[in-house]
Amino acid sequence: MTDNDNNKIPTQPVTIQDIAQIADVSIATVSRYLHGHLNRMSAETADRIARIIKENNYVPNKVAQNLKQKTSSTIGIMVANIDDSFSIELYKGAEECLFKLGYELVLINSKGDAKRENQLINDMRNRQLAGLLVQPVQNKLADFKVLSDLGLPTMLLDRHLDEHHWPVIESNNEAISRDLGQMIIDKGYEEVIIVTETVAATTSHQQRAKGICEIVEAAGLITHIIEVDENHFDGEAVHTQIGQLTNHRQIKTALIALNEPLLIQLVGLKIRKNVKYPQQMGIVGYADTPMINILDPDLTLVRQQPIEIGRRAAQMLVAEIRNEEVAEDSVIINAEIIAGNSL
Amino acid sequence: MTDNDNNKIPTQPVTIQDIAQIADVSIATVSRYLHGHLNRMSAETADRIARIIKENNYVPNKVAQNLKQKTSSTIGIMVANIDDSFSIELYKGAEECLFKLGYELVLINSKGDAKRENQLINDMRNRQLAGLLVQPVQNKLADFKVLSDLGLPTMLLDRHLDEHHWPVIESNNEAISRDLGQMIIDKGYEEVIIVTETVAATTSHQQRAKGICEIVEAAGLITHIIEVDENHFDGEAVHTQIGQLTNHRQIKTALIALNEPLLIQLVGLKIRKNVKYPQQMGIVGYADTPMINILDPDLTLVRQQPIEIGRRAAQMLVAEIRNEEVAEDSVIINAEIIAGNSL
DNA sequence: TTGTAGGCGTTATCAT
DNA sequence: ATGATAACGCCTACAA
Repeated sequence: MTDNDNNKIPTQPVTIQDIAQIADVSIATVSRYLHGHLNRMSAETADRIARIIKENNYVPNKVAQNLKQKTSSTIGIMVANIDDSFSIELYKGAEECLFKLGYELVLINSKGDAKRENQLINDMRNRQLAGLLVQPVQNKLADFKVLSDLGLPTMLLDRHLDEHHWPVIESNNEAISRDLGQMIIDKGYEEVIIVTETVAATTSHQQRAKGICEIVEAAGLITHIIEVDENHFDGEAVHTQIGQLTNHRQIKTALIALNEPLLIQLVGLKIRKNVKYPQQMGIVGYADTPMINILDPDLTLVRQQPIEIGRRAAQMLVAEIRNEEVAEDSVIINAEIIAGNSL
Repeated sequence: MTDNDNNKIPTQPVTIQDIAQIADVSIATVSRYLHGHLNRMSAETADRIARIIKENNYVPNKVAQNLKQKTSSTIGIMVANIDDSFSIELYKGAEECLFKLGYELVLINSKGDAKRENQLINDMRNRQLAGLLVQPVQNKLADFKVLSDLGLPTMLLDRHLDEHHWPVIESNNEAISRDLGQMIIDKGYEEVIIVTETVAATTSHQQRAKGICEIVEAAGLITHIIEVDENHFDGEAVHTQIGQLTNHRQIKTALIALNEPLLIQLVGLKIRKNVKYPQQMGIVGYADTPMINILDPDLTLVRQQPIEIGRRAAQMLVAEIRNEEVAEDSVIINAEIIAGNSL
């Protein structure tokens, strides 16, 4: 190769200045070229600039652009539990959409801890984000002062607050749970045991429990709720508790896990204790990893569309960031019941 | 409250200018304050600035800082498979370390696709990253021109390339696999079936297979390798294949999954086919989620330390970014064998 | 069609 | 102890 510039080791960044100089035009012209204002210059100029940009491998400095335009290309997504594949799927949906549009996605994990959630949001203050996607741990707007003070375009994922303030993209939790309740009734169950997290502050779980209980209790079934600490699941204790609730009477019982980590625990319990379903007991849960079906293809599941939730939220967020007219406010993405043989 | 400035709706960002003006000093002084050069100003000035910063809720604009300092506070982490919890753990380790130090972590998923990997790296060019953590899909430095051309501080995670170019933080794959091989020999197995991905371009898997085979074949055991497409796992086919390799002869066989997704598949198969271990067949795999043990607490596993790998890589990356003396080059993080009852 | 110049918010050098 | 001021790389009226 005749021109040996290409072989320079970590060649230090080329700027719009350099390009302008080499092309013998002003930076304004180069800038215009970069922004596609080709009608504001001669064809030759455009060609020359194009060539020189390519030759010099120039790419504009996004930090400078951001400073000038008072925006940033970074969007934050705060999930409640990075170990729950639901959260990862939210991320995947959002990322897929945002990366294409030139944004980077910064993933933050609140670990289901409200204090940490607020702390992290506060840390975001000087991070110059363009917007925020939040799967909130808290459910009271009043507690979210840090977030509202941020004044950033924000979308809520999967859960909502007591007051409307930001658009929410979530599943039809209550409705699908009523469907599930009806299904349980139709299959002749007489008793329902719901396994949920101790601190069921999340609206998604509240709505699920509500939907199921309303329908099922109206039909005269007995309902129990077992609250467990997801991070310190005690299989034996839960097994005992379930036994106490059911064994003594000969009643047809359905066991419901309100999220995937809990369902995995229950399935593990079932495998270990060698429980036969649906003969001994029906099992169903809210879960989204394909993995769970690998382990047990027979499982009846409530499947949401976390990827779609993430995607929609991302679209809406970008629309708001760009100040385009926001056609829709909150959005419901329907979940569905995947019928297996476990219920 | 008497001062009603605090009640303004999305108050637009306060700048160092504003602070200087209110405090009746120059921005230089404010800047000095911000950087802790308190000895370069009077105590009263410092106090006043401190108060005004607090009152006005000022926080410096990181984009401007980055532009000025020609750095950014964003670090990219490209993982091979976001659906493999190993990758998520890498992220967690890195994030935990980096967030504290004031960096944001952008998560990118190459999906095990070399072409996509190069594409994504190329997209990173104008993103002004401070550094990059990469769990590479490719294993040839020559194919990684995009990455080396980036000229960014980079650390490789979990896998290395044919030539040394960047520091690597990885497990002691070959050694731990030899240990595993020895364990299999000691337990009296006569045959080994290794289940691995079709395109085992990743050095981690190569080393695992190598370590096992070397030891085991030296001891006269028979070894088979079943290559599967992780994304299109055909349980029946694999089951048949295993059957063909074993059923006809009465031989004590150990089944080894070289990563977690594959192990989950095998465990699912085992559960469905109701295989008893270790009587009928031994099972062991490389896996890191606690989840797998929830489903089957008896599993013998090779457990790596992905969080530690991520953490170390992050530390080293930051050291390089800051041009501190890098004490160490590549690093090995030891894996260990968790003895269960499945082997 | 093209160029000039001011400014985005900070940092840091050089004065005073 | 403090203040001007020139960058950093880019965008964009406003001129020409």
